[in-house]
Formats: sequence, structure tokens, C-alpha cells
Amino acid sequence: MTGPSKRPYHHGDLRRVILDTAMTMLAEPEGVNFTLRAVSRRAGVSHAAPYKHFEDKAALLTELALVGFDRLTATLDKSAKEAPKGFRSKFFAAASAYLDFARQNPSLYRLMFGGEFGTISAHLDPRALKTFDFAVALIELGQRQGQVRERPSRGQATACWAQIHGLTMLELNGLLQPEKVGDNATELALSTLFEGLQT
Amino acid sequence: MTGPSKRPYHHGDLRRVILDTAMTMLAEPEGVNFTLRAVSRRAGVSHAAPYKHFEDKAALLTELALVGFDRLTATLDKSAKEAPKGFRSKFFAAASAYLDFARQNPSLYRLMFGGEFGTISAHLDPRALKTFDFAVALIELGQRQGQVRERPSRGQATACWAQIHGLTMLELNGLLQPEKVGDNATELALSTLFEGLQT
DNA sequence: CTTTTATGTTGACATCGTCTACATGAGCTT
DNA sequence: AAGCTCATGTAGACGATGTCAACATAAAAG
Repeated sequence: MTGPSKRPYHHGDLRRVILDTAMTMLAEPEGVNFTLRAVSRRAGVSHAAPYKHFEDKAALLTELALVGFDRLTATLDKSAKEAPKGFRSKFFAAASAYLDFARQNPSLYRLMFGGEFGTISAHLDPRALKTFDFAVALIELGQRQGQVRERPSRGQATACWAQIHGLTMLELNGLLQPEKVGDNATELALSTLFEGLQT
Repeated sequence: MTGPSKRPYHHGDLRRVILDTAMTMLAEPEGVNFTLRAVSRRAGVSHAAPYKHFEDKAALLTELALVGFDRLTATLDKSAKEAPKGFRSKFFAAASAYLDFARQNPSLYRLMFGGEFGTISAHLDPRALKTFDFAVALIELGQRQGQVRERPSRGQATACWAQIHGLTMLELNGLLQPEKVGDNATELALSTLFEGLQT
């Protein structure tokens, strides 16, 4: 299903190869500080080849961030599908899936939300906003089930996203260790918000 | 009170001058992508001079981040002092001060929490943890006033920090515009958490 | 078959972070 | 006061990077 859709020119899908290579290097220790030239080398093309597919390095990073949003949204959708149908289960399943995604892709997650790589524009992209749409849908489900207050769903979804995003950042930065914040700080923080949502 | 405390050597306080210059450049459009050599130029010293005071660029950035935490903590302390003595007032005053700090120093704030500049170590520094201590103290005040549940204060402080940090990131990334999240999303998100804290 | 044009390569340029060798002068030792 | 020492600052170099312009090539359009 992921085969060469067109194989249009000389190399064949170089854009995809560059994207994949860059995504791989993003996951390596060096993180976002990989080099365009190193991507080219690993992809087996000349150092200027990427410029035929991306305006500059920032554009490549922006596309990577958008792919990240695609994957995050897919992960959340999957978690919602697999969880029991109650709002509470889906809420905590989604939070857990979100955190796991960030833990498994820390550099990608930071790139998505960092904003210091010319990536700011990515957040206004529909692909990024789909993640927010997921949160809105979840809240509205809770409202239909009578478990969430009848306040504006987008405002409450903002509260959810802010909470899980904040927790994620603290986790990625190593601040959620038990000796700093106590045991089960993550669960407690999520529960606190959950109770604020409840009717 | 800010005069030359020692003026120890050739230049006199070059370390401080470099730090101030870098902090200024961090606030300019280029943000964190300023150049060490540009800092040297603006400070009027040779391009290698900073290396007598900072191991490398990452060390400079780390120190900037720590200064940021110092300032943030000072801002929060001030807000708590000036607000009425009730927990609710201090909670929302602190949240507002936190958001304002980030709005006025977006690049600095991102540097403090970005983690992709060799800055991760900064979060374990006592100067950074003081910000967390503020949140813990605030929660414990609320508990003494009988307004916050008798759960572990550090866990609830984590919830608060995560929430305000998440909101801040969303705000800095331009996601909190009314047409995206509805009116008063920030206030609603804070209120939701606040109610989760309440007894 | 020829022309066009998207794709890839080569080589160059300015700039960067960092290192090494060297210069300078403040402050301690005598 | 004279000299020494070492922290501080400078000059120059190195390899590497992002990006651009000139050129090469082959797929697609005619």
C-alpha cells in the first residue's frame, strides 16, 4: 500500500526518500540538529538535491512537523477506537496514547511544538488542527454522555490539550520524576483536570 | 546597585556583557538563531572571546535559560505579593503573570522549555526548580485556606504548571485565537483546572 | 524526433563554531 | 618596586554548513 505511487523522474520519489531519511535522523541522538548535507549523503544524492524538493531546511522541518501531526492524530484516533465506549475510558486512553507518542518521538514532538525552526506556520495548517479537532470531538462525546459540562466544547478541548501538552513537555524535560513531583503526578494532574470537566 | 561589582580584568565584566548582549539578541526577530560571532561583534570583542567565559554556545544558551527561570520566578513572586490574599486571586494573578512573561519574552520562554539546544540540563537546576516550588507553595496556601483538596501538593502543582505551560505554548504558537478555540478559551481552561483543584 | 522542463550534480561563496598559538596586563610574590 | 603567573583577550586557521548559480540529463510534451 505504500509502494511507489508514481516514480516520476530520475531518482524516483526522491522527495519521499529525503523526508524518510530526515525523519529517521530526527530520531537519532543529534535530534533536530541534523544536517541537510548529511541527509543528502545518507540518501545517496548530491548535497544540493534536496533544494529541488524543499525551498530550504525550514521547509523540510515544517513538512516533518506536519507528518508528525498526521501520525499523532492517527494514534489518537486509534486509541479512541480501541478504548471502551465510555468518555472516561476514551479520555484517559487518549492521554496515555498522546504521552506515549511523545515519549517514542521526543525530537519530533519538540519540533512540532518548538516554533523556533520556522515551524510556527505549521500550527495553522489543517493537518495540525485535526489534532485539536480530535479533542473537541472527545469533549462533545462526553457532553452527549452527560459527563462533561455544557460549556463551549472548544474551550474545554483547549483545556485538555493544554494540560496534556504541558504534562508531555514536563515529562520530556525530565521534570516528572517521582522525587521531584511525587508519585503518580501525571495521573493526579489528569484526574484534576478530568474532575474540572465533570458535571 | 547594579554597578561593576569587581571589574576584574582586561575588559571588565565581559561575561556579563556577553550574557546581556545575547539576551538582547534573543529578543530580536532572529530569536535563538543568533550567532556567537554576532554577539562578539556587538559586544566589541573578538570572535573567540566568549570561549573564555562559556564552554560553547550551548553553555551560553543554558545560562540564558537559567536567567529566564530567575526572572520568571521573580515575576511570579511579585504577582503573588501584589494580589489580594485569597487563593483564588493569587492563582489567577500568577497565571496571568506567567502568560504575560511568555508573551513578552517568547524566544526566551521557548529556549527555557525547548530542550533542543543542550538546555535540557537546565531543568534539573535549582534555579529552574524554584519556579515549581512557587506552584507548590501556592497550592499549599490554597489547602491552608481550605480551598484546595488535601491531595499531594506537588502533584496538584504539577497539574497547575502543566496547564499554564500548555496554554502558554498554544498561545505562543498562535493557536489560541478566538476563531480557532472560541472566546475566552484561556479563562475557561484555567477555570476548568481551578474547579478540579477545589474541595 | 525535437523541444521543453523537471530533476539531479558540481563547484563556489560567505559564514559559522571551535581550536591553537600568541599577546596583554592585573595582581600576587618577593 | 620588579618580576612572574595566569586569567583574559586576539588573530588566524580548519572543516563544515546552508544556499546559490551554472551545468547535465532524461522524462514528457509536441
